[in-house]
Amino acid sequence: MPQTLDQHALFTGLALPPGGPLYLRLRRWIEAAIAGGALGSGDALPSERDLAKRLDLSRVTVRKAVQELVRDCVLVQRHGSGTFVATTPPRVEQSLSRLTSFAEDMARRGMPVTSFWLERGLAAASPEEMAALGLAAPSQVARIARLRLSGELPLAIERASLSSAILPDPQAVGTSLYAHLEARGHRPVRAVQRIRAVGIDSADAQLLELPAGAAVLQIERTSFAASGAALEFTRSIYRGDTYDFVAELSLGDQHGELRK
Amino acid sequence: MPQTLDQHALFTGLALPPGGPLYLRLRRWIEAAIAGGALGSGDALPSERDLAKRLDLSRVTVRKAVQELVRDCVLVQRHGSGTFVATTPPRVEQSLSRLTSFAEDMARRGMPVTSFWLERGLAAASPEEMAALGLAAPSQVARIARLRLSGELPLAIERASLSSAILPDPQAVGTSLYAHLEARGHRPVRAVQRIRAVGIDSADAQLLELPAGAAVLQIERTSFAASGAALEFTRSIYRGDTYDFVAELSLGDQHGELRK
DNA sequence: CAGTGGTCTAGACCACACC
DNA sequence: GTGTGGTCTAGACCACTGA
Repeated sequence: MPQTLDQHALFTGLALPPGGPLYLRLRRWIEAAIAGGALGSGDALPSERDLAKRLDLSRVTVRKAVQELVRDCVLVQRHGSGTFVATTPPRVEQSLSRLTSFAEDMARRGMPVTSFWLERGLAAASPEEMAALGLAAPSQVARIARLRLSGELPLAIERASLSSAILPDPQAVGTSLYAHLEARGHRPVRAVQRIRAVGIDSADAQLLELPAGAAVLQIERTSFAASGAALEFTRSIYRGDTYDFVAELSLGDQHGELRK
Repeated sequence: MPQTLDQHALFTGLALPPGGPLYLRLRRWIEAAIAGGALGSGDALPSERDLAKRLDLSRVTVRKAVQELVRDCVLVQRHGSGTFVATTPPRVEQSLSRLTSFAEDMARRGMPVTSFWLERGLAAASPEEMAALGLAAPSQVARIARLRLSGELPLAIERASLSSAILPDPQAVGTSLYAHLEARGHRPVRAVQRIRAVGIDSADAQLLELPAGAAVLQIERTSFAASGAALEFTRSIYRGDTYDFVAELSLGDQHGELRK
């Protein structure tokens, strides 16, 4: 049996904060209800129709406020079910000054890790892959894509491309790509990582259980063999709300120089 | 005199791509027009009302498609003026394995740099500042906040907090905080940087000329003196669409270890 | 089944830019 | 002024969830 409107804890003091457009006032009102404890993690909000009726707004206006909070991962909406206060997973830290595998990294902090193959096969190289790997046209590449999870929580998408000359049989790759490469005599000695913030596209958003457009870290890594040839190009997407990359810098006497 | 609707280049072939909700089809249609060259950087789109009329959609639906593209920095809207294809600035790279100042960094690549004071004074420490700087309650902190630009293009917001014992006179800080600190005998020997992706709030969005919620890199840096005491806590926001952080890793023989 | 969010419409008025 | 985007309304129907 659903609560009646008047019983809902939200409506004990029901004045929208002043100033600006209605949807922003409603947004602040909801944020305040969460900050003030009237709504806790996982709690259901009243339905959009109830909110609209109770606050004398149109449903469109209510939706605009709610949508912004969904985009910012404050609320979660489930089609057919309702709108809920998001349960924010604890943040995860990863060192930037080490090149470690995802599995090692999570094991070190005692988190159960699973991963899910999204793709593992050979394909014609895209122009981007050819440029990143220094391939001559037209070539085949091995593609290895995984969804990484900690327990039930999706954390990252990793998409690696390698020349089929380096990795002719991608199906043989097990839990660690690096271990597989090393076993075949391909050891990276150098890597370049490029980190940027992007809004996630809707396909990847679904995999990571995020709203489309949410801020995520995109990390592109190209690793090189001793010969100087590019071994691997990986583009990874890490959830911005759960992942922190940590870099520790030791400073020498020359201003601005990294020592260690 | 404005172009008539029929003359507008967009409407030469005016079929929306198939599949899914109308606003997504319209979105794909606009993206295709940009990708296909029918719309170039800086070009104006037809007004929302024109698009709605021409494509037989409601204005709300048109707005939903346009809003998504604005959030993703594909389009820019100017109140009272119109909707335009965004002009994407060239990306900027910054090394992560060096601790360099913004000014040095830009000078090295020949970009004219300006900065704008947002705040430079003393204030009561927030709980977060006290925690980051290891201060006892209640303390004063110096706050230094700058908007960094390359030419006309805003690139980053830097907000530094220091104990007033370290920096009693924030007004005396010139272009380089580090130079000022060093002149006063406070030299950082170690720093921890924490990098994550966040959606920008509306106040900072205005400063960086981004739509609210756009993906940005947030970098928190705490630097420490030789004594181990925290010297400075800086939270910076870098535009995700213009900034790449690059880290180069040299790998030793022990798998996963950083050498250099 | 009833209730939820997801999409969509046809209007309206306001605030701002540009002429 | 006119035309633009920004906000807002009162409906409607669809798709999905869960009892």
